Amino acid sequence: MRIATWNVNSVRARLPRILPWLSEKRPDLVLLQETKCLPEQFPAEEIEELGYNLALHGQKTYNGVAILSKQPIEDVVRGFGDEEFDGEARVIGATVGDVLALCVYVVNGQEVGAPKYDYKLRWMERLGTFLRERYDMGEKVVVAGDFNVTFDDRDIYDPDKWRDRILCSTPEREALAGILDCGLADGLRHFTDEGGIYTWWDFRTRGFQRGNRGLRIDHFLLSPPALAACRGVEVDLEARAGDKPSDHAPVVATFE
DNA sequence: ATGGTGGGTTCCCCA
Repeated sequence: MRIATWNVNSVRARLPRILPWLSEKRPDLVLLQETKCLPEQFPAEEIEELGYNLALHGQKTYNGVAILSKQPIEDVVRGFGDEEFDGEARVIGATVGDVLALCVYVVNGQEVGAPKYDYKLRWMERLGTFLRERYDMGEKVVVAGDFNVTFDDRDIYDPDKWRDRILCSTPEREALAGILDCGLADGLRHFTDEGGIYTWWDFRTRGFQRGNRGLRIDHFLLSPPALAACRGVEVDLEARAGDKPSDHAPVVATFE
């Protein structure tokens, strides 16, 4: 089984890249972030024609998450069930086979010290609480998405430049570690200690084209049974190249 | 190069 996470930066704008990618790669389960549309605006028919079932959680203009699955999708959950946070469509979860999947789009935070930064830290704390309260880590739990945080300096092309900046600050990293505290592991780091593996490259600085100037902020967090079944986590760099890409590459985890 | 590009919306916000 292969599970992918991909921040597509608008599912409608990205459809010419998403459809061929689904046809070619045929992932079993796909977790999308930043769909940026209401459920009724989602290009459902085109994706269903490729053999996927859908579960959607969207809003106008911003955010939006979705689950695409070859297998039936059961027990769909949208949001934390906490009105303080659920005005934004950032979380959708479901059961697919024996996998409990949660698709997350963590708050970006704008810049360190901004009001949105404080909101980001509180949002991440709430995600940790949600996971502790609602998930049995003895099951195959896969929490994946755009976390908008690097784990450490191996995840940054230029750590000195990014030191203490948004996506890289110590409080954000501590908040991310707090999410893992319930028993999840960084899937990619189970397989490699190498740096230089990135999932996002800034459009504005043309970081992808100008020498792989990226950050790793899209992650697979795995419970012990999910980690035991995982055979690899890889970034699909081809999907970040070419015409009209998202600023994020898909990350694909393979399971036995 | 404290800018830039890209997506959605509306005369600007967000990333």
